[in-house]
Parts: sequence; C-alpha cells; structure tokens
Amino acid sequence: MTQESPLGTATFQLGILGGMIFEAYGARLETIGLKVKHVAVLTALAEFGPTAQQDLARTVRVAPSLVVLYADQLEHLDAVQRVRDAGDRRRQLLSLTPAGKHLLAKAATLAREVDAEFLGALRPEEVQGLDAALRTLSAKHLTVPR
Amino acid sequence: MTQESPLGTATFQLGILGGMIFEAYGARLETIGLKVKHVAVLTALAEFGPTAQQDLARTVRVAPSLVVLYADQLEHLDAVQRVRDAGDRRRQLLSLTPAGKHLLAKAATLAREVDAEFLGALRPEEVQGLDAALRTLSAKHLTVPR
DNA sequence: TATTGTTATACTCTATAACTATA
DNA sequence: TATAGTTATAGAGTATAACAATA
Repeated sequence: MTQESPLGTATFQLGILGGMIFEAYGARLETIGLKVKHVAVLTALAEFGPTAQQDLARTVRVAPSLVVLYADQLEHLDAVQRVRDAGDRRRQLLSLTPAGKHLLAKAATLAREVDAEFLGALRPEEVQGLDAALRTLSAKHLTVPR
Repeated sequence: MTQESPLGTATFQLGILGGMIFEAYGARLETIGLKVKHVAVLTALAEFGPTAQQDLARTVRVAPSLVVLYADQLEHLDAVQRVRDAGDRRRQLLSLTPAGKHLLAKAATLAREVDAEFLGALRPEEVQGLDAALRTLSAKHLTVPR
C-alpha cells in the first residue's frame, strides 16, 4: 500500500523537529545577544582556526555579503577580530578572541540545555540510537564544501 | 572538562541537518508547485479532516493571515476547497479535494526520496535507532497546541 | 462585545549585483 | 583581469495590526 502522507517520513519529522529546536535554541541565545548563525560562525572559527570571510561563507553556506554582517556584529561584541592577511592584503582573517571563546562556551551550555529539554522524553537507548545516527549523518553532510 | 563548542550537541546537529533536509525537500517540491508549508497544511487536513483556518493556524504554527495565503494558493491548485460552516457562517472549513490527496501522495513520495538520499549513509541499525527516536520525539512535540 | 477570516502594512532575513582595493 | 571584501538594493517570508462579516 502506498503511504499517502509524508507525516511518517524522517524528512518531514527531522525538518519540523529541527525547526522547532532551532526556534527554542534561538530564544535562549537571545539572552547572550547571539543568533544561531552567529554561533555557526564562531563554531567554524573554533573548528578551523582563523579563516578568511570568503571561505567562511562556504563553510556556513551563506552569501559572502552575510558573513560581512555577522562579522560586524561579532566584532562589535568583541567576539572576533579581523586581521589583514600579510601575504594577501585583500583577505580579512577572522579569529576568535578570548571573549569569543567564552561566548561560544556559553552557547554550548545553552545547546545542552535544549538537548535536555527536547530529548528528555527519550529513553536512554533511544538517546544512544539518535546520537549514533546523528554522528554518522553529521560526518556525511556537515562537511565543508570545496 | 567543559565542552567548549555546540558542535557535538543534538540541538546543533538536528537543527542544521533539519534545515538541509528541508532545503533538499523544498527543491524537489518545486517540481509539483508546492512549498514545505503547503505540504504541512495538506498533511494536517489529511490527518484531521476538514478544518477551520483559525484552527489550522494553531496546528501548523503560523499566523492566521498566512493560512489565508496558503489556502488561496492551494485553492488555486484545486488541492483544497473552502466551504462555509453552516453552523457558524464566519468559519471557512478547508477540505482536501481528490486532486489535493493526489498531490499529497506525490509529496510523500518525494519525502521518501529525500529519506533515501540523506539516510543512505546509515547502517540499518542506525536507521532503526533514528526512527525509534523520531517516533517518540514526534509524539511528544508534533502535537496540536490547544 | 467577541471571534473568523481577510487585507494592509511593516519588519526580518537573505540573495544579487554594483563598487573598492588589492593582486 | 581577476579576486576579497564591502555596500546598496531588492525580493521572499512572515508577523502585527486594522477591518468586515457574523455570532
């Protein structure tokens, strides 16, 4: 029998749950003046070290002009520094400041709070199953496009 | 040791993966003239039967004015009908037409294609684990607010 | 007076394209 | 001439508030 509704698909459920989770996360991030995209930028910098804005645009999958905006706002919060690349003076390398690392740690704490809130309904073995699947999916899909 | 990045949290991974999945799903839905929100409305109608637009707004968690827009567009596709509630003539009941059911079935097929594409990297037991967790989470969070 | 659906308006987010400075 | 970053502009999406019809 053909399934006549998308309700039971992983696509539909992951999409909707992901949206709800980011909504909840965004609400908590407001308390430290960040949005989810800011956290994505900070996370990329922590992961890859100082990075040119153009490269960051590919990593976070947003237009280069948006990276300018996020960088401006994060610089305003003293979370990142722009440093001219000595070798190629067109490039601005973004790097995390100590305040930025601190902010990222706070963002991580808030994310774990949302984890607890949303995953609280799961039994331990379900949490394990979810984590295992997410690990594999992240390794496959959360990569940096070239 | 405190985890200094949100990268490993379920919140971060579910949010980003959910966004990527809906992006891929949206691209496929274009081929049948729908967006994800349209599918959400159609799914709700299939699940709950003819529904007033105000109630639909709560179910799909969007502003009532947006339901008007989606209903207009879906009516244009002959996917839904507006019928005045005889008992309360202020209410417009939205109901699925045969064409709407057909469209929803197509949307379900496309969702399963995205499932296959994204979950293809998972081993069978990981798929099982993910499905079990999603089922529980959907039961908890994908409910209709009162 | 309250509620349903609708319309009008405004705001947020983001993409595209033009501009500048370096290469 | 090509590329990195920036700025300007425009479009999509959505929320808020005002309005009309019905209760």
